[in-house]
Amino acid sequence: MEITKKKLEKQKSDNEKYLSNSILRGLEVLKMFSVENQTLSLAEIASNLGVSRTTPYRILYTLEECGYIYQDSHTKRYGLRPKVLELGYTYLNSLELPELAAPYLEKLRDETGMSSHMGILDGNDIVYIARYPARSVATITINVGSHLPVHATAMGKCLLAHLPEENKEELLSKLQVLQIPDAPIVEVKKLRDELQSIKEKGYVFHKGEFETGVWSVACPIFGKDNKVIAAINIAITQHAADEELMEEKIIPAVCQVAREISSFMVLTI
Amino acid sequence: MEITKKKLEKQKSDNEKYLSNSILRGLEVLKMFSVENQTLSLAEIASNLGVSRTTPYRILYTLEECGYIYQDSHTKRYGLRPKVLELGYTYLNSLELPELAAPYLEKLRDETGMSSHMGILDGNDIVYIARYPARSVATITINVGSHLPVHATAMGKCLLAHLPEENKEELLSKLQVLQIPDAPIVEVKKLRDELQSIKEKGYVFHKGEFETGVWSVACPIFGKDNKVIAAINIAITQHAADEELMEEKIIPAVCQVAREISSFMVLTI
DNA sequence: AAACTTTGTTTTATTGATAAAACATAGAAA
DNA sequence: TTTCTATGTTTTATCAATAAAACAAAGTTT
Repeated sequence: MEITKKKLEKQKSDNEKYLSNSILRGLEVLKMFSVENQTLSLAEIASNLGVSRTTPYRILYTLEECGYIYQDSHTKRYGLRPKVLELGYTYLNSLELPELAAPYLEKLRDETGMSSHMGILDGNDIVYIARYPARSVATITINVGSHLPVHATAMGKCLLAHLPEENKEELLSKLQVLQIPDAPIVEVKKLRDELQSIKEKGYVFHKGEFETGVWSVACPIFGKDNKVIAAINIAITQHAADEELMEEKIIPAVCQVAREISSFMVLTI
Repeated sequence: MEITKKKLEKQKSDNEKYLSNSILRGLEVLKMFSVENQTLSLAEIASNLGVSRTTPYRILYTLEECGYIYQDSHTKRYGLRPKVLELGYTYLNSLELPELAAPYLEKLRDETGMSSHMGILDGNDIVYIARYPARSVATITINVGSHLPVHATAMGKCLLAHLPEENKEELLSKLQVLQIPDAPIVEVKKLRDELQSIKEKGYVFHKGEFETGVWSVACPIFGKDNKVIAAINIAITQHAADEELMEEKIIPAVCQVAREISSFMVLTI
């Protein structure tokens, strides 16, 4: 019996010995709020966490005390407060990339009339770190901070294609294992071939294959010692897109801006 | 003796009975990283928290497991990962204001050649929720998500001036009590007079009084039922500023754009 | 109106987080 | 080299966080 108990402890120790439930749940509560669920009740939060109502009661008290959330005194429901921005922006502020690239991305947006973005690699995902939406009404609404699987986006493939071989293969093997729901199925062999041709061409042009209804052109950004550090893209809704214009004007424009940013990066980062 | 213990418990219960140390410290760790301290060691974090190294050891393990931070396998130091952006952006995405105001703020920036911003009230602070930096090199670098005391900024005073009387007085009395370090001293009587004149004029023009070296013009944004919901401003470094230009062109331009945004807000929010 | 649910809140027993100490290792100082 | 100090890691005793239960209040259903 004692052996059984020890075994269980040993099993747990490998992975989650040091995992703190309080912190896990605190962060989960913050992430629980969304555009669809701007406010939540204690019972909803408890049910989402799969715990008794006592736990979030205490968590919510703490988060409210810190200023991250508020409680409506009448409805008793909770919602996020602007202070949550501080948590992420300390990171964003520490990045030099978006600041440096801002004028280029804006220029690109204004020249093409399409939304321009910059993204970096984070694990298996592309994270958007800068965004300049098209001035038109019907615009692509992907936000800074958004994560998308690397193989489902033009920027992602672009980055992947220019990664050093060992990192590329490591990521490809991880993608094969994961198979994220809602993301396109990863046919690693096919993808590897595609990446080779992307590397040769120097850009990616998606005509709505993955993000349905969205056309996108992406180019890599290189830092010093020619290592890929980010990618930029422009995106436009399909019905507003024009293949000839894309081929003749847009793709060269994106490539040109990417080169400009890269040469600037070499100087600074 | 028992009574003493009970008394202590009772005292604690009023304020911090439900405060969770784990969550407090977890969030504090995330906020500890900054532009100056992009990486931190376990010992540094423990010392900053004022606790033994065991506590952050566990916290850091949890945060790393969740993908919010990484640990350099060689130096053992920790740093933020892009996932921290998710925490704040769920809030930012739920706001309609910055999206709706974006084209107006950009227009204002391009017309004036100065940085344009939008801010909302959060407690005693102004939070920046949108930002369009001037295209020039020497630009004002205040970031989205930044908090500044309401009485130290043009936007803050602007918002304060147009608040309903009861809310205004509540905030003024709170400001008097707090007296934030590094912020200008609050002379409530003087401030109240100033707010009255601001409300009459409809805008605020700071010539470097508070943020030294920065000139700023702010205007309020009204939502439906004419309640002030935000403020916008433009800012420029003192040496690039021209008083005549400000008075004749810039101030009218900011007021004009503010009216445009307000009339748009009435329709939507 | 009465009975039934649901929700927020408080209390107590148990489980998990923390501090203190001990240990291992690496780099700095002697 | 040897000693010393600082840092990361593991162990154990104590204290705090959680689940379960019980309660009050408000809203629903009957």
